[in-house]
Amino acid sequence: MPELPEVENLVSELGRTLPGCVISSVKVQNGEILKSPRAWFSKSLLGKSIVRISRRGKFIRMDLTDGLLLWFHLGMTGQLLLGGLPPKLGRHTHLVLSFRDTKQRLYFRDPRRFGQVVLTREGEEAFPSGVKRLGPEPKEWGTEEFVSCLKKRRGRIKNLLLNQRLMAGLGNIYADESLHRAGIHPLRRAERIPRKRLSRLHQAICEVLGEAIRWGGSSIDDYLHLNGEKGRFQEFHKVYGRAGKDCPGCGTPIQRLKLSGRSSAFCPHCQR
DNA sequence: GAAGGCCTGGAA
DNA sequence: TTCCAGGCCTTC
Repeated sequence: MPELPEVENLVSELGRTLPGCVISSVKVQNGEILKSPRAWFSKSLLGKSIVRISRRGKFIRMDLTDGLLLWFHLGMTGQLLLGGLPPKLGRHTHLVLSFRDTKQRLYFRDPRRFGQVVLTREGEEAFPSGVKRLGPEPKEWGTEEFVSCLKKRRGRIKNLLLNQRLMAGLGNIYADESLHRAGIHPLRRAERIPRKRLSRLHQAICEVLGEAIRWGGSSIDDYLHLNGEKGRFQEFHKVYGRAGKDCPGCGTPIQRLKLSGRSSAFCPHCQR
């Protein structure tokens, strides 16, 4: 479940190592995660070098020479790892990129295969569906605009936070943590939440994401840094994955509910 | 606006 | 053996 902070960490790490590297071989193990024609994908990547790496929502974007863009979405269990050739690739390593002047290779693993890899040309419709329809990044939203937008929505606040078209980058972990920090119950209808509290919510989202980025993201089951190390922000989660344990704020047991097929953890005392 | 489906590994 | 986790999409 890599969300904005996890992707942000990977992007900085990739940006420190990959720019300038020339792709010398492309190995596609499992075509399912590849959303571009396989032959064209491999042929086009060969000999191109990586110019810069950036993030949009939960997407990783690599700008290559000749106006090519290589996109990664990690889905739930996707991993990007940089290293020498491991003893065995395993059935979940779907893509391996080798480079001309280094022994380091870039591996894309994804056991659950919700991830995607796409190659596009600059100016083209970026991702099959995703990128173009993404809402603003959390930090790009002005607090006032964010509040006014939510005041017009009737949906449950938790669902709205997960909606990437509204705001890009939040997933289940950081939506739950932000709602807890702002003291809002996940089932509250957005339009009925006081403006002051919605404004607090925007602040909470920015704070939580910032802290998570600084702690290297949350390693719940699969997320790893580019070098294979774990993030540490899971040690600071107050509600996510803590159902039945005490709320750090008030000692009330954290509860869990199901909302649109997604679980939500919250404190019934602090969040109303 | 809400629910079902895809997918696999690990827990119950 | 069944169920659950949740990224996003499609369908109701």
